[in-house]
Amino acid sequence: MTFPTPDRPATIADVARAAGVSVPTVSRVLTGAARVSEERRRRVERAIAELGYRPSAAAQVLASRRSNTIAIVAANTSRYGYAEAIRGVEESARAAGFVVIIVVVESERDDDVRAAADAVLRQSVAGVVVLKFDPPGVAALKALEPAVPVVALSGIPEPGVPQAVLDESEAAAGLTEHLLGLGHRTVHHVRIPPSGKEDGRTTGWRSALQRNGSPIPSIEDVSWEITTAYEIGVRLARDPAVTAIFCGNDETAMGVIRGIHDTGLRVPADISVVGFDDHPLAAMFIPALTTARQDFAELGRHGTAQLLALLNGESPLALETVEPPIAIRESTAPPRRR
Amino acid sequence: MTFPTPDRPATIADVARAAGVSVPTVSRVLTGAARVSEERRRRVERAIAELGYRPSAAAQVLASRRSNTIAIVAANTSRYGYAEAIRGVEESARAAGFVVIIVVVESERDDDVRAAADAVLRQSVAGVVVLKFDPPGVAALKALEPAVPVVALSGIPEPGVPQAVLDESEAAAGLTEHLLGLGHRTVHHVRIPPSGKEDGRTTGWRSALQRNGSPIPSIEDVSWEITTAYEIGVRLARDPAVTAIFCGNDETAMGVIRGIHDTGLRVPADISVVGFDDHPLAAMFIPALTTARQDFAELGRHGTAQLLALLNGESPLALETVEPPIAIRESTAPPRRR
DNA sequence: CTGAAAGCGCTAACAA
DNA sequence: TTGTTAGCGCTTTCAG
Repeated sequence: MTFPTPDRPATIADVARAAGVSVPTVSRVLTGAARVSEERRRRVERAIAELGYRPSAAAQVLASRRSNTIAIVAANTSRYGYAEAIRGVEESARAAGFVVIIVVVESERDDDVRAAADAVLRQSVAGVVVLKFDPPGVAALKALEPAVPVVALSGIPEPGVPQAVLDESEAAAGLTEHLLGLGHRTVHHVRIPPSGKEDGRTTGWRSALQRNGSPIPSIEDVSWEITTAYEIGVRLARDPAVTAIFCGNDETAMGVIRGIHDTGLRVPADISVVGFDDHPLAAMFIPALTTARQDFAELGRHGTAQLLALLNGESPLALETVEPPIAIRESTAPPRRR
Repeated sequence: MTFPTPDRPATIADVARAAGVSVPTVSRVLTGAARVSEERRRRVERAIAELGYRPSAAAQVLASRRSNTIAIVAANTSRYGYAEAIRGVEESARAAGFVVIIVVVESERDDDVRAAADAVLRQSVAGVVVLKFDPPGVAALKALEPAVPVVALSGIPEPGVPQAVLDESEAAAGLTEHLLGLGHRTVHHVRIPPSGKEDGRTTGWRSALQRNGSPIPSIEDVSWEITTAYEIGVRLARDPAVTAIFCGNDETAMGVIRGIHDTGLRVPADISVVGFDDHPLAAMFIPALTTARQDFAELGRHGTAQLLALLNGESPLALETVEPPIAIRESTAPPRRR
């Protein structure tokens, strides 16, 4: 007869022994799968508390073929939208009793995608939430798709996959129209790395321009490196045709504004700039950014809810697309002759 | 005889059967624990590839009593320093073949701390990295301490616990001295939520003031909510005695500056402000922030290295305390009479 | 309501 | 080098 020692965590057998019941009985009070007499339940609970027993998740997964782990698959974990979405998923997953593992897809290269999919699949997760914000996310989604319950978090609706989406194109169009309404002849666009051929932000911008009959300037692409935004700001400031700029996100907008600023021009007096996301610092920036609020954490929560519904075999929740409200602040104004 | 079906992932037994070898032989090629003849190894590898077999992590943990999971315990996942540290840990853990679970400690309340510790312990992780940046982190560290290998990530050295530390007090003192050197009589301090009684940033600020014989103003405390920083900025701007402010981080500095700005005063002409961390946006802000660079991702990487050394029974790595370099930019200048 | 028996997918001795 | 035999800690039949 062995006893739990500091080196050997208590097992279910230890608990059963201490409570004077059989192992399955302990299991029953643990899982609540079947009724246990009031008295034995009490004895078991006392033994659990005394021994500081914690069921082994690995053993439970193996025996029950059920998992309480959710994987978050993402190309990035620290950038604003990503981090917020992860926070939303984690919060709601934890509230539902799940543990979260985080799996990063480095790139859309086949080996990276496969490595991520392997990691997820080996962990026997209950389901996965993928941040389909970029090409690696899209690729990971494909690699995971049939093998495990998946929901995608995305900025652009797409049929087929269960998903939660934050509709970006409406807000992007709204922001563009705001600029046009101010009297700008057209609006230039600084695009952040997109999820596919094109994301909702760019799409909304273009369609607003088209509806308005405005010329469609060529797109400037930035990387996630903020200095690229800065350089584009400098470059655009030197082009007298540029009076209004729609940036793919707020960080980019700040970089662009700083670039314009270092060129001697002023925002919004000389050039208007809008961002996207309503980053916490957007309202603190000088000038405060006109932008569109994106609630990534809510997106994450919604995605988790979607996944849990899927796991329970419930009909997927209505694809609730939230339209982000626009915040008009200081970085936009009517154009002026230069 | 059963076959793997789409619903039943291939098991090691399936592989053994397909390769015409015993189960342990497959296990041997998987773990590399023992030599396998060239020919059988090849057969096994082919079978693995054909069946798309992936070993079950849960079964491996159970049987081997070894885990390839590392837990990150943190009070927050999305704020700048936290997110970057998590990124660093994840990157290096993944590079070493580990999977990362993320466990959030909501608060320092006993139930939250216990919930987090339970989650970690049930998952049979190989080890854990805790972000000891705040009271919940400190509490979690205590709760985990003897039961599992732990390393702490911290801004202030502390004996006893294996840890990686980013020494903040030196840089904080340096920043304060920079302000004093500019001619300011003293430096006010806006403190972010600290990890204990006091963090390295505050300590460094105070000791620089003391060394210089400057008066030590009372401290202003902000929450993580940026608007509190804004309000403090407004309030400090109205106090003519305030000519220089040391903020606990860059976001706070931006909020404070914005508050000062809305009051009609200018930074740095009327008041100098320094931040801390060198947030990616610090250099883009107008005025660009004078601040101290903190490499949180590197801290995370270092913590993982520390943990892996611990797991391998190696002597803990030298407690390498990185002193963050100071970046002097636009938000600081000599005082002027007001 | 309860316990005995079997087994989840894998690794760890142990012989051969 | 290889296979056989035992479990790892838990849940799940299945009797009773």
